[in-house]
Amino acid sequence: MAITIKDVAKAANVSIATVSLVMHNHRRISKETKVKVLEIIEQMNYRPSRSARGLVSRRTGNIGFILTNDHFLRTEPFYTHIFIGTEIEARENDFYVLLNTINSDFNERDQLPRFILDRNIDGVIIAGKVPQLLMEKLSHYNFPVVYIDFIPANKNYSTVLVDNVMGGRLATNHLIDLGHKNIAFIGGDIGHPSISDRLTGYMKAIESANLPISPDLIETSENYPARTNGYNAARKLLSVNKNITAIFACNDAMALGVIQYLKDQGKRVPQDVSVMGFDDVVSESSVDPPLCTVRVPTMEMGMEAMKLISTLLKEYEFYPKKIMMPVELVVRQSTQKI
Amino acid sequence: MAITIKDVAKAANVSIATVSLVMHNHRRISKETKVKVLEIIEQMNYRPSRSARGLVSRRTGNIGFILTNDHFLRTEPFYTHIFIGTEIEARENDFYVLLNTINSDFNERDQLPRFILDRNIDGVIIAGKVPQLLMEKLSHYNFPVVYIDFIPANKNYSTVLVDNVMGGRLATNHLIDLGHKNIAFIGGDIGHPSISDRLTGYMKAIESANLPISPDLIETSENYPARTNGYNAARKLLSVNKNITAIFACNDAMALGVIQYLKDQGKRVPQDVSVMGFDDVVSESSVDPPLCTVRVPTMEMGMEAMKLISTLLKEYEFYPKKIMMPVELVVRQSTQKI
DNA sequence: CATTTTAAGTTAAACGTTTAACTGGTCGCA
DNA sequence: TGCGACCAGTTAAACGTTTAACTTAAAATG
Repeated sequence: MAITIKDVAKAANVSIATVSLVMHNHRRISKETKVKVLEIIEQMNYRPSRSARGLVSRRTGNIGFILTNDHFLRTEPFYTHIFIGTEIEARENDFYVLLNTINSDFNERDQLPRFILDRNIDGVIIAGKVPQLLMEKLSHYNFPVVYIDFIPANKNYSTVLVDNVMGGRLATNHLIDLGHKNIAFIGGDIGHPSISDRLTGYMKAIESANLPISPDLIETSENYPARTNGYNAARKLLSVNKNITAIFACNDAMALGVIQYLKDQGKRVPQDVSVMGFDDVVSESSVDPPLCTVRVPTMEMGMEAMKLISTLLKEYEFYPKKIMMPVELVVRQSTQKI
Repeated sequence: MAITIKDVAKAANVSIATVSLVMHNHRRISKETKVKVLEIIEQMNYRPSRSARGLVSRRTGNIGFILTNDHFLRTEPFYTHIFIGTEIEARENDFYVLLNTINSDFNERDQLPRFILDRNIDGVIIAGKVPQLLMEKLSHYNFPVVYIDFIPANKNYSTVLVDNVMGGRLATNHLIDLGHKNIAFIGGDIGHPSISDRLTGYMKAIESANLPISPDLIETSENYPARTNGYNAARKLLSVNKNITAIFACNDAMALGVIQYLKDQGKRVPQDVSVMGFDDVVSESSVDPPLCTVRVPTMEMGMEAMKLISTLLKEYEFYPKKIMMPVELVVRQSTQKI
């Protein structure tokens, strides 16, 4: 049915080895033969069989992508974008991406992703926080692993991270530049490195501007950075401190809750209070006013991770790399000059 | 490195053919040998090589999943859920799913998904509307195809569909049961079969209840069912007809816009106006009040599609099947008795 | 008892590549 | 002229399965 290397060899009047060497563009093949063979390959629309290749080269050409259920099924397309990023970059490198979600409470009885057990991949990309147990079990298989948006306890891995500290600074500085003096920070799950880094960025910016860092400007008692928790955090904060003119929420979801609370209190955004989010995952038209936020280059993160694992598989030596992805201020109508 | 069939055969003191036959649980193998071999397989943690299998059986064990970019990157996790559904069912059937997004304006210059060109799949699942051209190009490759939530012009394919007419009825009947008499329908992109079916369901329910079908209760001029369009549609409708006490929006996004408009007009939901959505894609906590809607079994649709293609690949004969997925009313606080 | 059937395996070819080892020709050089 | 070096390919083994065809022994049959 499908054209094989034999068909090409016959048509080009060379051995199959020559065709193979041409495909890998080996230097032992003369320019003329190479051109001739390539032409015929093109003409016959030949594509090598992955199975046959895999069998002899002991490479599957697949990369596994692991994610927890709730990360993938989140309403915001954060991890979806990351995943698409890996897929797009995979095309460049002739890999396929196999997705497997796992339970967030991965335990002893849970199986590792099928592609691990089957050894149907050459490497693994893990996005977001995953249970320690998964990493341990996985480590027995000796696959190269790249993490995205998560720092595993064992530092000996490559990782693609977000420059959250810088993001926190950018957001806060934006509010400072608009003339705000009483700028609050709202965070949930402050134990999570990403969130605490954003707070760090906030503090650095506040300090640099010689503004006071006050505990009644910082509300981090919520355990999860979701919309309703943003609502509650805003309530706690504003019932204590009446002077706040700007709120920097640690992510967009919380920012939506904050806006909701302000509206319910009859305050206008941004006329009375400016609000900033983080992540840029809410579609522009779905909030009123459109949310000012910090863009995280999700798609690009996926691409970087795929590049990392790709070189990792092609080169011999390897030392873990950390890639810090820059973030970007996205100015929209939820903030304004005071 | 990895255990091969040879290792198992040696350990079990049988030929590799026997091991293979055991794995396919062929009847020519005696119970005792089967048990013995299975034990050793288990013990040695043997997993057959996909490459080797694929090479001889001419089956890759992969299923391609095609989706347009904007469908996948949507803020609502509609298609994401469908995708996950296929993945979950794929595990049962020992398939892997390869995702490939294509541009919504797929044109002559665009390549087919890589897994098609590579022939690295055994079948294809296509979710949501895709360009005609893609289907034409794809048809040259003779892969079995199953569609989800989309009816291709050439009816000769299996499809997994949503019972939108029933959904429209359920939603409307719910409002009728609550005592509403002036029930409006808001839709966008009414040319889309899913949307017009929902309208049909609405009309049937209204008729059955002996209520009048009035053009000033039906607003379908928006070209896309998004939030802002829901907002605008609500404005058009309510500025003409002041008697409306309930609005059934053709999807959740438009329903959110409707609620927004009502709030902006100082009306309370549901006290003054009841609002219904469709799809159940907004997280419960992210709107106030939580949206009453019709649940579409997205994950299950993905699973059904994978089952379809799976039997399609395992059985000989084949005639196209349509699977109509039932929907379900989800009562939440955005509707109330009048 | 001789022959056929059945049961329970085994043998070996084939799938489509990759790649180390080999070959045969040409060239340069003493 | 003889010999090594190099160039441009070819040969053949190997990768790990599946499966049609074959084998052998025991059971059934007349």
